[in-house]
Amino acid sequence: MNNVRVRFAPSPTGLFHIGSARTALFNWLYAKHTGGNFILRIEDTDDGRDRKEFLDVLIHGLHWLGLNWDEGPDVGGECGPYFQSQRSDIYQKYIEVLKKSGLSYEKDGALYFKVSHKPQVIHDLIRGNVIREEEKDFVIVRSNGKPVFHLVNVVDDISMRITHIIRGEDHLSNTSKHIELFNAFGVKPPLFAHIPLILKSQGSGKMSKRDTGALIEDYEKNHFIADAVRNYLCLLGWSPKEDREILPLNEIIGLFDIGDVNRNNARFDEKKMSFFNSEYLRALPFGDFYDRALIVLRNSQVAVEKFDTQYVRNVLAICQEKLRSFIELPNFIEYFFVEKITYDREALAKLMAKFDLRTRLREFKLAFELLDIIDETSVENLVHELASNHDVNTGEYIHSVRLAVSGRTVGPSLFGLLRVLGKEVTIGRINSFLFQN
RNA sequence: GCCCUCAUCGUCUAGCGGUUAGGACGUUGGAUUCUCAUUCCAAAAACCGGGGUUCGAUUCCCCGUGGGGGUGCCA
Repeated sequence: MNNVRVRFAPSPTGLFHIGSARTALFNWLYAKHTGGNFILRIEDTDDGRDRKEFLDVLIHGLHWLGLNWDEGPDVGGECGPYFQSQRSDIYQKYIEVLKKSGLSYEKDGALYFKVSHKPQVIHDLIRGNVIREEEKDFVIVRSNGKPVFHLVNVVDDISMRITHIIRGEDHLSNTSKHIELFNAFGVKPPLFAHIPLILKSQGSGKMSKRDTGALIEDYEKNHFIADAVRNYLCLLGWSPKEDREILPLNEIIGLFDIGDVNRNNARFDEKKMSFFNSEYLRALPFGDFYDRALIVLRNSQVAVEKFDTQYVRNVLAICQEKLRSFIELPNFIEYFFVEKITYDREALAKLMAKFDLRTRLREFKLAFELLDIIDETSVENLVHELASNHDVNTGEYIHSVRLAVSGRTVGPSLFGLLRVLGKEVTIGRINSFLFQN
């Protein structure tokens, strides 16, 4: 059986961005789908721009997205080393072959490759056969002795026995050069798959690191759920069909085939990305939600550590279904963790104009104080009873109490909210609201 | 300029000669709910243009137009 070997070959010259991430993802998916190997190779041949910091960000980003590699940095493998900066002896051998074959020549201290001036056929799994002819000879070793991208890329794909080259469409024009090199080494080129580019959501051109949503690290910083980001990325240029979009990774692996990838570029959509994130967030088992929420809160101004664990859990439990993203969490639950809350003045004015807010609060407080058990049912019953006794809408009590105890008009269900806050705090906050307003 | 490539609602896409052109995000309206969010219902919204081929083209071919990429001793 022909074992699939694919590689992701980034150069650490900049932060890890969404286009690269998707290329890595498609390589990874194809490897998983076929039971092949996914190889990470670092193309650090540009010492002017390569930075260790970028490498760290890249490795971290891949791990965050769950794209583990079978061979590469940290894990090793039989085709190592996996840093091009450590493979010069290998390149040297191949360069000698080219020199002996007479397909190269020196000019201005650099080594050039003689192109054949024949049309090269690129067998592309996504685009079919693409024919392109190289017109000019090109440099393969710089005058400073360093081999260039075209050469090392091909040499490594040969020596690492890569079977499928899945990369961005921006490389399509390079590919005829690469095929010439494969031919020069007497090696049958691998199959290619040039995937479409991700375009920026506004304006023209492909996504660049300056565009919002472009950097993988920003998703992590903003507490996006990696599964959601990955799921969304799968859908940029590929579709599972059957009108489905949100689906578990193992299903995607089963369905994904590189030949099904679209040919046209896709525009990035921040809103849809956020939608995916909120769907995943809501679907999180509470234990996971709690763990993640705690990390977010510890990095925020909310002093959760001063509160009882069970209290924190209770707060989070009633908020999960209401939350759309973790970045909103601190602000969303802040009033559970402060001594003195602040009131939304605008909302206050609005409610006061609508009905007699103070009276409703006093009525509520009187009845609430007599309640033995504070839970969803008891509070709900209480509110309904009050509303019917005083012949007003339940909303008048609900809105008033919510504002008095949380300072705002939005939040989790009031009944759960009061249960979590407890009798004492609820009454305290109503009192202080009445005193202040 | 030259070379390569792509083209379905605003966006992501399904479609692979005959469909009321489907879904999703977003937008708008409505229902439910204690607010918000959810959920549900509904609406507006697309086959770039022109030639062919064909009984019949969104679908196949050609041209044009538009988009994207490449055109480095960057990768």
